[in-house]
Amino acid sequence: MAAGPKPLRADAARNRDKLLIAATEIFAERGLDAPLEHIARRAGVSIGTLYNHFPTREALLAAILPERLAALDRICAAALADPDPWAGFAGFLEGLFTLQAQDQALNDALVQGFTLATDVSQACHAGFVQAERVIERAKAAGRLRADFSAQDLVTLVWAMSQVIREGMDTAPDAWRRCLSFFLDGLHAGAPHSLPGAFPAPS
Amino acid sequence: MAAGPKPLRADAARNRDKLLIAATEIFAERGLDAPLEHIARRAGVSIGTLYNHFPTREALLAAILPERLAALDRICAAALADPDPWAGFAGFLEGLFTLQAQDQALNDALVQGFTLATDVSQACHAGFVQAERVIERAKAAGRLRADFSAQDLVTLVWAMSQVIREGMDTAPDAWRRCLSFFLDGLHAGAPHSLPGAFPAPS
DNA sequence: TACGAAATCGAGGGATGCCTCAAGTTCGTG
DNA sequence: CACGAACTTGAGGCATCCCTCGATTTCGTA
Repeated sequence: MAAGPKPLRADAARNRDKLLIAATEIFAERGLDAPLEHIARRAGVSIGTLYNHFPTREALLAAILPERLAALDRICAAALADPDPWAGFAGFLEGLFTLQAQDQALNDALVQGFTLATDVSQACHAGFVQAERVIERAKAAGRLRADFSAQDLVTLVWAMSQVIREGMDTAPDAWRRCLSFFLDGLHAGAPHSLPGAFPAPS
Repeated sequence: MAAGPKPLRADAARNRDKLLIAATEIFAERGLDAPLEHIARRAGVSIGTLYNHFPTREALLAAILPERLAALDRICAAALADPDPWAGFAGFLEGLFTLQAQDQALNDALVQGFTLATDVSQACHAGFVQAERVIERAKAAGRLRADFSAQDLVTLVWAMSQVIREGMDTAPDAWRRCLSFFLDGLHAGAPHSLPGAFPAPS
């Protein structure tokens, strides 16, 4: 029988919430490698208490990231609702990277992605599955080059994550410029030969 | 009077060479943050000896990286020697990223670049100055979009450095595919509006 | 060969971050 | 209120990496 999670004592529930809030803030600022001590301190709680509630860093991430990653669903839905499949695709990328730029934790998570705990990995996977529909629609409309694959989206996320990270302080809009170049290269029409391209489906 | 560097004792010179070789290898494998203890161990020398010869990590890097960064000069020269300015530009990028893919130290150095010691920073700067000529030539020939700037090259290096790093184990050619998309977007002709673009020179 | 300068060694102190656990505190119920 | 269970605490052990310095070894020369 699915015995639900035991009810927490009032003070414990309060501390758990404070920890989640602090963790969300600090991970967003400093990325997934932020020291857990910082989080405990910001929550006004001892490091031992943090470990009581979340025995590993991954457990803490699993409690935070899936909800944040759900923003991808909304972005994908908006992209699919756009009557113009290309505009939807471009808007999806814009939204995705805006999200990454606002939250280092997401920026890291989308890169490390599948090396993280199951819950986080699943949330990432779900996002990419949704994204695939945006990609396919733009390809079917003949607006996105046919040789762009979902794996290429992963690569693009790798690339932009670094532009976002490095530019954060000195060039917070560098990634938009970079994305524009990319989008111009992703448009259908006159794509040049591509190393590692799939053989065209028969 | 420029009193040259004092002549080293024979064993000291030998150890210095072993350290430089070990450092070149380890930095290339693990990046600029590799523990100095690893380097001393691979050189068959104690950590104290490493610090005797190179009092800081930066001093060690300054003894290694400028020579490696000189490869950029050769790549730029080859690019400028290409009769086709666009092919030269594309070949330059290909050569640059091949270099980064072969050597994590270079990959890191070209990203961190100007935050490093003077010697390294200068070598990076020299490379980018050379690169600017390749860019200008391709623009003058009307083959590279006019709104591509040298700063955009820096951003591109940021982007590709991460693709190279993340793909190293599982997708060592991902960066080539990514570069192709980029190049298709950098071609002159039908470039779309660009956020943060310079006002067109009058 | 024997001496002094040059070079090497590596234990150890400092910093940071992870994680644990025995002692103390707080909560909620009887 | 009083008691036991739930919860919190933070010092401290572990690990990694940094860097230093006094004791020791090696070199080159006289």
